[in-house]
Amino acid sequence: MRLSARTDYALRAVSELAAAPPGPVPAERIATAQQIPRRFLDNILLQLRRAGLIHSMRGPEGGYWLARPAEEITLADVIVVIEGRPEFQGHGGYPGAAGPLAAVWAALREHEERLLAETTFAQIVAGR
Amino acid sequence: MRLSARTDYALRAVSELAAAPPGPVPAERIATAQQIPRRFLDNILLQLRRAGLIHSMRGPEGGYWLARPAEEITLADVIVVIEGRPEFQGHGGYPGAAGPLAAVWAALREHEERLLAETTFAQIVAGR
DNA sequence: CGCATAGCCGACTTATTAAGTAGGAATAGA
DNA sequence: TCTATTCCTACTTAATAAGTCGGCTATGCG
Repeated sequence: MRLSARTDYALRAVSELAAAPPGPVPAERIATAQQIPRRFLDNILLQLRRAGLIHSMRGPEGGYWLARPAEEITLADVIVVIEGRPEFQGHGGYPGAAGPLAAVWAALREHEERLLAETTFAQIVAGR
Repeated sequence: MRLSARTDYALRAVSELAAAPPGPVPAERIATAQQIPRRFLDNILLQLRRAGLIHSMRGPEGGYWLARPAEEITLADVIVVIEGRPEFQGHGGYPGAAGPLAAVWAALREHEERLLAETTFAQIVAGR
């Protein structure tokens, strides 16, 4: 479960939005709360918005908020947006003696995907 | 579960050794069987030997073999040698709302480590 | 209107790591 | 001595990650 800084930041930013009271949260506030470089965060929020996970509004009192209730957004949703769909080849076709290794990777991946797809930000905010 | 080519090759090479009849297996044979660039494989086998996982002998009829029976070598053993001990900080100290994320990573890592530490090359060779 | 506060956006830079290569020395057996 | 093989350090090259930069655009308020 390698996690890039970008993905990590994205998950933390969404957590912050999930925990905030209704209404726009400015990027600056998220950056401060989660210790994320401001410019970099802009970049990430943009990506989340384009994917439809969050909404935004400009101007004073502007900011970001979740597009859906926190109960309906999973960790997997965010990860997929940032890292793209996991490649399903990669470990395809191990020759000879190594063949069965593929089954191990498949088992690991399945468990990982299930946990990430079952955990919502409502749970995260609630302390899980 | 990100897997570098180096680690992947190492696991496949050890699988090949585990499947071979007793006696030295030349790197060339492993490279051919597992489609691994020869020079790169040399490099990896050297690392495995220095870690004590495999033994070697030079000259004609030389090659590599497992230092212990395949029942006693796990996937985790090889991975640790190649990638080093997983860093246990990294996800330390999530501020504010993101705090509970740490528990998710911990759960994932634990499951992953357990599976890798329980699977031996004897099982791999046997088809698991 | 005009100003302040925010988001929007593409391009750029820099550091690190991954993946593989090169060249040759040492050793074992025939 | 010849040949097959391991041993070892260092190098190169490409990709990715992480973050920066500069400036534009929209919104609300007085």
